[in-house]
Amino acid sequence: MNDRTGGEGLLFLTDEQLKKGIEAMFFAYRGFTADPDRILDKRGYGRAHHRAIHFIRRSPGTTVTNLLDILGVTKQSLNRVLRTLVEDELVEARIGTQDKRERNLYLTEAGSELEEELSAAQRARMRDAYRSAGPEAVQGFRAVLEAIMDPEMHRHFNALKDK
Amino acid sequence: MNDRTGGEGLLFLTDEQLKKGIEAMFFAYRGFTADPDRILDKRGYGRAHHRAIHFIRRSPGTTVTNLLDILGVTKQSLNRVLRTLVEDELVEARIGTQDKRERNLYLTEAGSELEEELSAAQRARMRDAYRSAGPEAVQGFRAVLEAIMDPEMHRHFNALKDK
DNA sequence: TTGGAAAGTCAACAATGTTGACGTATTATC
DNA sequence: GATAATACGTCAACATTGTTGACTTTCCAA
Repeated sequence: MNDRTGGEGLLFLTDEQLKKGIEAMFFAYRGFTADPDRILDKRGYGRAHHRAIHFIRRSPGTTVTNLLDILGVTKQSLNRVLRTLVEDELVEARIGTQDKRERNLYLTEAGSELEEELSAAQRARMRDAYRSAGPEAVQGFRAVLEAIMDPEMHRHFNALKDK
Repeated sequence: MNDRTGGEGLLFLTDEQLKKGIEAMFFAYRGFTADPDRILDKRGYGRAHHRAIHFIRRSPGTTVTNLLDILGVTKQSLNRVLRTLVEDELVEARIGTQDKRERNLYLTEAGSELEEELSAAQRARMRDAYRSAGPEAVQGFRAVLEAIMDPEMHRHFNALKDK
């Protein structure tokens, strides 16, 4: 403890402190997914469905290839999830107007409702965490997370609208 | 953008900002696990093995029950992983001295070597991220992560030594 | 017209999670 | 000292989500 800053205002980072950061990521990610997991479970869906729904909502009209890129899974894996969402009429896959090979993905009304339910739960936890940590902490949190990302993922992250 | 603080120094948190935080967690977690995943893959192990190894190293002599509690999986799931680690002689399970029903878990020499390799990779990424985000950010990062955790997980987190 | 890109599919398999049912030591309790 | 509870291990079956590999259809672009 007593991790004071070093000479030029640099934090002196011991391996123990770094490990605590690693463990914080582990435990926090569990909390981060806990609420959506419960909601999804009731409907017979999993995290993979959540991720697809989230990013379709975030970028309506996005293509399958783009989604594959963001999610970093194979098309076979994504397709399995996407198929059930389309069958259940939570997602609509419209043939591209410009390029007819593409499918533009949209949430249906029912899909939007589920997305909102999932998002609301996750946002509530983030909001509470932000509030209890304070405004300064929020900026630090974001800065470190962005620095942890792989460059290509950071590119995707920045491409998401930020309004 | 331009997320200025509100009335009493509270950040004005729009849903969009909260969503960016959520997405930051998602993309960052991918980066966070990327390096260990590559190392594990070469040995035919997965993330589950990493987690077991990590927490055994962190609390040498810990019991199976305690590990189950921390990892939040069933004993059948953990046992599958633990069995291979014991067979491969990365982990040693000694019969408890006080209570002979318990197994005290330790890393062997070979186990410690793998743990060090995994940890070094993950620490390097954290260190780089901390450095590029700056010392202020590190505290905020930790504060928000801790606030995201479920209380029980936070208890486990605090119980890990912090020297 | 031909090559490649976008999407979908089938099949097989791997990692990791689950539930449920038992068995065996060992400790704690009445 | 008998009995209940705990800690651990195991077998089996199954679900989710990831993988590789092969193949098809449709469509755009050179």
